Amino acid sequence: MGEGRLQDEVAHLRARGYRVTAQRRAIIAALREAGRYCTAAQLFARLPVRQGDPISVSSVYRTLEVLADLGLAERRAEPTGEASFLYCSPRHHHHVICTACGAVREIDACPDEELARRVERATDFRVERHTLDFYGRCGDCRPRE
Amino acid sequence: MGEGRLQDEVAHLRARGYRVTAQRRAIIAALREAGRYCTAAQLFARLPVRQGDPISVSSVYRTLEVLADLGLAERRAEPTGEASFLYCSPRHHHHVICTACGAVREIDACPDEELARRVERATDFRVERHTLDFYGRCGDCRPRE
DNA sequence: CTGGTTGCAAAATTTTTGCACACTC
DNA sequence: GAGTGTGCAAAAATTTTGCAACCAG
Repeated sequence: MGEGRLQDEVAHLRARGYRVTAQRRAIIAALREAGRYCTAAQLFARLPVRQGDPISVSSVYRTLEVLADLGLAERRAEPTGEASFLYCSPRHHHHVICTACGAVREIDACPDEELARRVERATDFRVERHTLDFYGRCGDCRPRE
Repeated sequence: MGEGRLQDEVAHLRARGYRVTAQRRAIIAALREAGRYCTAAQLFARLPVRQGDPISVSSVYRTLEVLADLGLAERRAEPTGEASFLYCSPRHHHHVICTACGAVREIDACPDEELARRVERATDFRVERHTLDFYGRCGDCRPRE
């Protein structure tokens, strides 16, 4: 679904003054196609090793940085401490993550505004944003019933 | 509030067969007193340098590992990629994090069960658990109005 | 006593940088 | 062209480990 179409991502890069290079396209495509959190090393391994287009690990790190800045990638820590990234859309959204295979799906479901207000009342914080992740088993990983 | 009382934590350690050492006590106390996410280095710096009780960085890492296992510490990735830990209670809860000073407060507010069910219907995942964090300004960091 | 823990220092990993060259705009 | 982005390899950090000595239970 939509593989190879990087127009949106490319537009985001340009809009923020970043240049669109072959490496960035490849890295974005690989991260997007992965559909799950990837460490820099895993992502590097997923890159096409084609012809005369070597991509260095440095570029992976540098691009991941850019993507996180654009809101196109989300950073997280692996249990081992390594940083890993997930491709995602820049609009507000949440995730369901499969605890078995690691697949991630974006969802729109969002907690009620009232919840944030309750938190404000209880803590004297002024809530500005939030993150929410669901964990469970995807259809493929769940034994058929 | 409650400084120095590590009974609960100590009990958790014992219950799981871990031994209670002076280093672990010190590290738990420091992490708890910090009240915010700390990288291994930051936590190491916070440890009391008293008398003949040297604590090595290795122990900080090792203990952090144990605490995460017990559910007494939560791991996260710093924007720089370093792993950082937050002291927290092992029961289900969420956090409000001050975007200015980094202070963290635990909260009970939790999204409605209905939300999880909506996610299940929309994605074919079977939701088992979730995480939720609120970000905003705490009373101290917010300009008085 | 017994075996989990620790310190130390070395090793393994992960991430960042300096620089000359390449490529985008 | 002007200046950003890249590869490479070296450097900086971070995190993990081996092992003898220590200490909690």
